Formats: sequence, structure tokens, C-alpha cells
Amino acid sequence: MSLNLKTVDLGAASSTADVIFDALREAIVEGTLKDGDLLRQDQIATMFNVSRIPVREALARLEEQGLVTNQRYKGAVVSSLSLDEISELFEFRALLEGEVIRQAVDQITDRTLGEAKTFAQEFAHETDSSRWGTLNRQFHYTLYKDCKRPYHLQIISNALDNVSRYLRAQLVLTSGIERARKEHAGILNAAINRDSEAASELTRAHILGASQSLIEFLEKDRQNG
Amino acid sequence: MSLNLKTVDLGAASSTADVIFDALREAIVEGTLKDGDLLRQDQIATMFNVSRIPVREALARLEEQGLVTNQRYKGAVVSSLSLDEISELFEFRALLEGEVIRQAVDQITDRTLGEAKTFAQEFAHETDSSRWGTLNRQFHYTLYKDCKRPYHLQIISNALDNVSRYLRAQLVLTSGIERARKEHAGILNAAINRDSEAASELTRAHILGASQSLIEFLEKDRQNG
DNA sequence: CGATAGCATATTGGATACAATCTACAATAT
DNA sequence: ATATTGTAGATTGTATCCAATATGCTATCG
Repeated sequence: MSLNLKTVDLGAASSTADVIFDALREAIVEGTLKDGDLLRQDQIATMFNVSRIPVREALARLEEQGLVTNQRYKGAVVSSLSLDEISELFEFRALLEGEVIRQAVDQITDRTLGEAKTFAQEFAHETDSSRWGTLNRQFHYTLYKDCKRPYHLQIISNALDNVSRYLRAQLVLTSGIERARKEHAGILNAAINRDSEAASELTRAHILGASQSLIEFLEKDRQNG
Repeated sequence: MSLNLKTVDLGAASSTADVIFDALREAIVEGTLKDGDLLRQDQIATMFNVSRIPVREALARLEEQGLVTNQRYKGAVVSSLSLDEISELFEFRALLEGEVIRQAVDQITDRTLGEAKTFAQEFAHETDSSRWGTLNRQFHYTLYKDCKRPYHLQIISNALDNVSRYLRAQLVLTSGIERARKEHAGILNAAINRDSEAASELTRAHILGASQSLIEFLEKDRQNG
């Protein structure tokens, strides 16, 4: 006999530190916490109604991911990236995502294509700019997920975490949204045709194009202030 | 006037947690700590004569890097990778390192080439197998370092951390060392000739070849026990 | 008036103490 | 004998407390 219960591995369940890590990560990625913002352990601890110990653990992990920078006895600040660093991250993404989508499209399922199409449509019709980042990510991620390369996907996800607060600016402030919609349609089309080479090349171009547009915007923005 | 002292940013100096993180990381990478080894917080704390707090911080960071796995209330174990995971990591390295060496060779200095040559020679003559891993890494890293892509280098370094305890087996147990020496000579030669395309292709082949040999070895090894 | 030293406060880093949970073994029942 | 339950010890997770360091204000000196 067996107890046919749907069980979860409680040992793998979230510790307080995990919860705080996820919350801070999301806040940074979504832009709620901005570049250079100071993160006070005590303040965060109070917000979550816990001691500073799990907060410190979360901050240590965020630093390991590059999302915050720690200065001993001073505190943690949300990392600011230079234009060179942003540019490098986009090149990195272009390399990895171009490769991963090639592998994914070669074995993509109809079901996955359907999901991607749905996300592309949502992205195309969404008017609330605060949702663009998430929808954009979901669209791309769906097209990658059949590649059977979890490590690649994890590294891509982390790289995206590190730039998405800047990407938002590109979409919102440079009318990148219209272009993104068109390029998404092109990538989706290539995937539907199982043309992995085209999907790869279009994805590379999509990422590098966004990079260029973002860098140009930031150059002006950072000059003026 | 200015005090012309060589100063260091003491705020960035190592905390206890940093020291422990580095020590554990090195032990895992060098193979002193093996696959599946259990890491007891208390034991580590006693070894370093500190409390468990900085140990926990170090373990949290190691988990973020993929070097250990944490199970709540059970403890941390050195991560074990499946053959598929190892294989994926080598493909990842081939992609990144192939790209990075191309960029690096295009702007490599004579000084750097000299350093790489020295490491290649040391690697070729070293008889102590416990030093092969480090020398191998130094050789490759030297050839990459002029690429001006710190993020890429950091990710490569982390990926290497995750496989080097397996790579050791490949070098020592499959006579991979002789082949590695020849391939290093080829890569170095391409770099000296500023042939970035050849350096890239040889590096890819070098990594994928080592991967194949390692996987074959591990398949037999894991069948028998 | 400006600059520097000294002190008070705020904040982080780490140690100790306690609570939650796991593990292993003994006791009991079938 | 085997399986199940209960309990003690071990181990991790978190709170509280103390030490080390930074920051900002004030007083003092030139």
C-alpha cells in the first residue's frame, strides 16, 4: 500500500534567508531597488520581522551573483554597472542565447511553440510598461527551455538579472518596445519553421540591437545627469 | 602634497567569511574535499577557530556557485555532477573559451605570450600530478586575460571550478597529460602567430576532446564502482 | 573663518545562546 | 524476528548580544 499524497521535499523548502534572497533579487531585477541604493541590514530585517542573520546570508548570496556590492563595515549597495560592463553583458547574452536557441529549436515541441506564441502576443498587447520586462523574459525563456542545458539556462538567467534593470530603460525610454515586438515575431517565426540557424541569428541581432540602443541612450543620459 | 603610499582598500579586505569561502572553494576545486563529502558547520568553525556564523555565510556563497548543495537541517555536501551535467559544463566551456581566446589573441601582448609560454613549459615538465590542475589553468587563463571581458572570464573561472575536480581524473587516470601537452603547444603556437581563429578552434577541440575522454572514463568507472 | 581632532551615534561583523529539526538507537508491539 | 514508536543526542536555523569600524557633529586651534 502507499499513501498517494502529493508530497514536497520539505528539506528543500525555503528558509527565511531564501525568502529574503528572492525578494531582494526580484526588487533589484524589477527596478524597485535602484542602482546605488543602500541596503541596511537592520531595515530589511525589520521589514521581514526577523533578525539580521538571514538577511546577511541573503546579501552574501546576492553579492556572489553580482547584484549587490558589499563594503566591509559600510554595507551593501545595489551594483551599478558601467557602460562597458553593460555592453559586455549583452555580448555575453548574445553568445549564449544564440547558441541555446539553436539547440532548443532543433527539438522544440508544438506545445512549447504555443506557449511562446501566447507570451509574444501578451507582450505585444500589454500597455502596462512595468510588465514588459517579465513578459519579454518569459517569451525568450520559453523558446530556450527545450534545449536540455540547465546550466546554460541558469547562467543566462543570471546574466539577464544583472542587466534587466537597464533593459527596462531601453524598452520604455527609447521606444524599443515597437522594435522588440517585430523582432520577437521574427524569432518566433523562425522557431515555428524549425529554422534554428535563423532563430539563432535573429536572437543575436535582437540582443545586440537592444544593447546598442541602450548604450546610446545611457551615454546621453549619463552625460546630462 | 600627497602621501605617496601604496594603499589598499581595507574596506574591501577579507572578512572571516571570505577566508573560509576561499579555503573551502580551493579544497573542493583541488579535490581535497570530494564529491558527496558532508560539510559540518561546527567542524569547519572549529578548524578556523571561529563561530558558525561566517561558516554559514561561506557555505551560502558556495551553494550559489554550485559547488555545494544545501539541505535544510541536514547540511551541505560537495556537489556531485552527473555525466550529463559534466558534459554540459564542458560544452559551455568550449563555447565561452573559444570565443574569449579569439578576442584575446587579437590584442595579445608579447609579455602575455611570454607568460603563457612559461606556464606551458612548466606544465610540460611537472611530474607532480597534484600541480597539473593549477598549471593547466594558469596556462589557459593567461591566454584569455587580454580579452578585456572580465565578466566572461569570471564565468569561465566558475565553470572551471565546477569541473576541475573531475578534470584531474582525466589528466591523471587516462594519460590525458601527454595529449594535453601537445594540444597546449598547438594553441600557444596559434597565439604566437596571432591566428585567433586557429587558437579558438584548437581550444574548442582541446576542451571537447578532454570532455569525451573524461566521460568515457567515468562511464566505465561509475559502472564498476 | 577654515581645518582638524575628538567624541557620540549608527552600522556591520562575529560570538554566544536557544529553538527547530534530523538521526540513530532502544523499547515495544505484532 | 520485524516493524513501529519514542526518546536522546547531534546538527542546523535564528535571535540576541558584544566588538570593531564608519559617519557625522562639535569643539578647539590656527
